[in-house]
Amino acid sequence: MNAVYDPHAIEAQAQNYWDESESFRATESGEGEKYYCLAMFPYPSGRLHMGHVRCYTLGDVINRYRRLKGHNVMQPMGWDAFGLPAENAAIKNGIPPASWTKDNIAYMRNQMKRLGFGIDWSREFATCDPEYYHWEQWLFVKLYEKGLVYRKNSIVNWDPVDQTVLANEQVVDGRGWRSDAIVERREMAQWFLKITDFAEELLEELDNLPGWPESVKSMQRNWIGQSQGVEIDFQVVGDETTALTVFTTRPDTLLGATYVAVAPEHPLAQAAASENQEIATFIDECKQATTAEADLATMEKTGLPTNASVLHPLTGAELPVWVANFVLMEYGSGAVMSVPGHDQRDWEFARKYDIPVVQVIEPLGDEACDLAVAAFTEHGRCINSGEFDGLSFEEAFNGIADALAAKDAGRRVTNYRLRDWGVSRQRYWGCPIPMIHCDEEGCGVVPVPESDLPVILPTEVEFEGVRSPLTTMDSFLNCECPKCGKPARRETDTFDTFMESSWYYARFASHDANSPMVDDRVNYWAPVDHYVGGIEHAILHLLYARFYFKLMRDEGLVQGNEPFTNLLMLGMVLQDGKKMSKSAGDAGDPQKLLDRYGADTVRTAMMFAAPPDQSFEWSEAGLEGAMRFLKRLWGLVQEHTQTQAPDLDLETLTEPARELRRKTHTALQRADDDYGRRIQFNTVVSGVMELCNAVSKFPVESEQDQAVVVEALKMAVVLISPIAPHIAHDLWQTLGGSGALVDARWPELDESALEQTSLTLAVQVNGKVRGQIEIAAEASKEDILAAAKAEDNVVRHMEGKTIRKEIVVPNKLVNIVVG
RNA sequence: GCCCGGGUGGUGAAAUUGGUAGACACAAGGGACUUAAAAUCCCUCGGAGGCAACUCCGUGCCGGUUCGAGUCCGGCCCCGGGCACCA
Repeated sequence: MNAVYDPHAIEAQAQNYWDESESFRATESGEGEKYYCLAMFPYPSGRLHMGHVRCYTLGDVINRYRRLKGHNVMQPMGWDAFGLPAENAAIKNGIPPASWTKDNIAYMRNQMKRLGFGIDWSREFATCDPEYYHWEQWLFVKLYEKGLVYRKNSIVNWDPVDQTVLANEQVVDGRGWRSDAIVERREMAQWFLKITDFAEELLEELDNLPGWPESVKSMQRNWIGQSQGVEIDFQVVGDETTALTVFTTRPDTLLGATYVAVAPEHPLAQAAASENQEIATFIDECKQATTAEADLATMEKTGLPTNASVLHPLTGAELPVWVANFVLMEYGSGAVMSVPGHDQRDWEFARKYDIPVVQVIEPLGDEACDLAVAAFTEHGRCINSGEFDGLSFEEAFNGIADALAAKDAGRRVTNYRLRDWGVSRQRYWGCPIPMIHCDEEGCGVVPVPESDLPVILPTEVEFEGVRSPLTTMDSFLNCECPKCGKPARRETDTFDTFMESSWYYARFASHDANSPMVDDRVNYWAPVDHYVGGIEHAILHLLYARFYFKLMRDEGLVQGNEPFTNLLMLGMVLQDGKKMSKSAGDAGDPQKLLDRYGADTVRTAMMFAAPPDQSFEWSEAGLEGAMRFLKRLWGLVQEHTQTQAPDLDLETLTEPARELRRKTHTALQRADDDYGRRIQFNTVVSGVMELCNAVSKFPVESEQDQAVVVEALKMAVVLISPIAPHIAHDLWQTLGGSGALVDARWPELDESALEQTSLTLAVQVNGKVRGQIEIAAEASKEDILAAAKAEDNVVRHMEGKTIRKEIVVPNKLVNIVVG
């Protein structure tokens, strides 16, 4: 027995025990229902930060709790190893991305081990391993053959000085972050995955995910953005063969359309530019803009009229065609109809350029409607719309849709905001896109044959400037066309790193599979039962991962429809108001905290700081308190295990001993609910603290008192063990627990210990607390009210008034309404 | 701009289904022990008034529903996340 709590010795011992016993090696033949617990794998940026500590501790707490509950748990770990920072480090320090990444992984793996996470390290991999990305390339070729992959032009941020494509993050105030040159929009051929083919399924399946937070489902629904509307053709004047097609959710306002606007890249705009210098200049200016939607949404809306015009499909009126900076070629057809009377953006544009504003909808009730002040955007009743006058929104929607259909000038469509997934990146440190470009006629773009996969990314590279070394590396570039055998060139673009993070959860289940991608073990482990990660991934990563799972399903690789059953979205850990992954340097490095306090204290402080879904500013203030608590628990256990306690004899317990047992089992009940249902661990810590406080205050006067205290301490140790597993491992042995705690089972609740003979109720008069009464637990409503009305302060507040109402809330309070 | 969150003492927070606001901690102040310090233990700790009993006010702001609102509804303010090439 040790009088002093020595976290470093205890933690090393516990970790050795787990290693040697292979406690966390997960097998498909393990006992109990499988439980796949996964925290989002990290980008190996260098060192862990406190955001990582929080995320992986939370995952580990769930893992260890489920294990206590008898599940066959798997908790793997790997590395999201491709990405921009490795290239930046290479450009800055001349270190090749592969070795930089490898060193970071080694360092971070050690930190994770030091934190005592119950990870099955035998399943570890990094996404930059060819054995991993091999199968990503394989699936991409399969999808290409199925027609789910295509190539089209798309706009990127182009740095004219560095001659390179920039990520949105690398564009600061419209300039390249390195060159400071004004960034241009440039079109480039890119590979796309047809995620829009799955828009409907991705939307509908959200209803089958009760284990996901509503907020995340809502964000995904809005992102997918299903809308019912009508596609309308506007015949171009002077060109019988061409029509501008626009989509609208408000066909009821069609008679109020006063102009049509097209994107700067639209052929009509381009044609106008060739005849008009002013338009050409305007279009050039539009090119100097970011591709980020947030900027597009807030920038000033500008435009110019062209000479072109179109015919209104119902009235035949000529409407002018404008070029406008807010219309995007990427969305739909690159053209919109504008109804300034009933759309606020169109209204502002029309007012600015003196375009007529026509009212065609009037309010149904008394909503404000003054088109001189603002557009009227609510649904209403049609006016100034000829045969459609007087119709409601639904009637007009249908009437106008039918009228257009009859003229073959429109059709009802379901539209999605979701766009296809552009997966090409003009970067070196990523998975090579397995495609070959051949100049021979009839060849063109040819996928790399399955037998030639993987296309391995060369890791011995030198960066000259900022461009991808692949673009100038002959040994990589030159190849044979798989179709005609003549010299051809490899694709030098690599995949978006979201490609790797979209299926790693499945690979963990069969990390060494040589059959395509995954083998049958995946169907034991998948879906992930609990997926833990930052709220910043609520849309893109989770949507792509869901999409990928469906692609794999359709390929016959996995069963089921969704990859993640339960989702825990973490708030962010902030440092000086910024999120950890964005703050510079080692500000958030937990290493010195681990050295000073040990893993259990760091874990406990982190769990105690805030509930999982809440963002908070990290502060070291809580560490001393967490350390103090663990020391106290340590001391209490040492103090009460000096002599052997007898078995509990419930019949002979004193009233205070029964009270302590009640607290012990209340703590169990609440911890079970917090761990299992509420996923709120800060209150588990405070619950165990309360139990320890109760033990401290409890005077041991008999052997049975000691037995009750030992039961309480054993409870405290088991309940805190998912959070502080090392000290719990040690104290469990001191307390005479059987076997290792890591293999123990969750304690059984003794319902009889929870029973109370008397209750304290609050008494309110007119909703304000005026006193308390102590009353037998089985007292009737009449008894309770009588006691309440006898309470001194209550009597005073009721004096001279008439009782209007009496409310008794069982086990809580009484409210007497007087007047 | 749009979508999704959040706002409670000096600080982190608790209050689970509309039922006693501030549990549990941190910091601070006071005390015990000590030659001293550390550690540990005890007490106080939302604001105002009062010797006290107790009273009034108080969960970002304004309004509403209710016997009762931190919790529900309407309107605002501020902060955070995401917006498709950061991961």
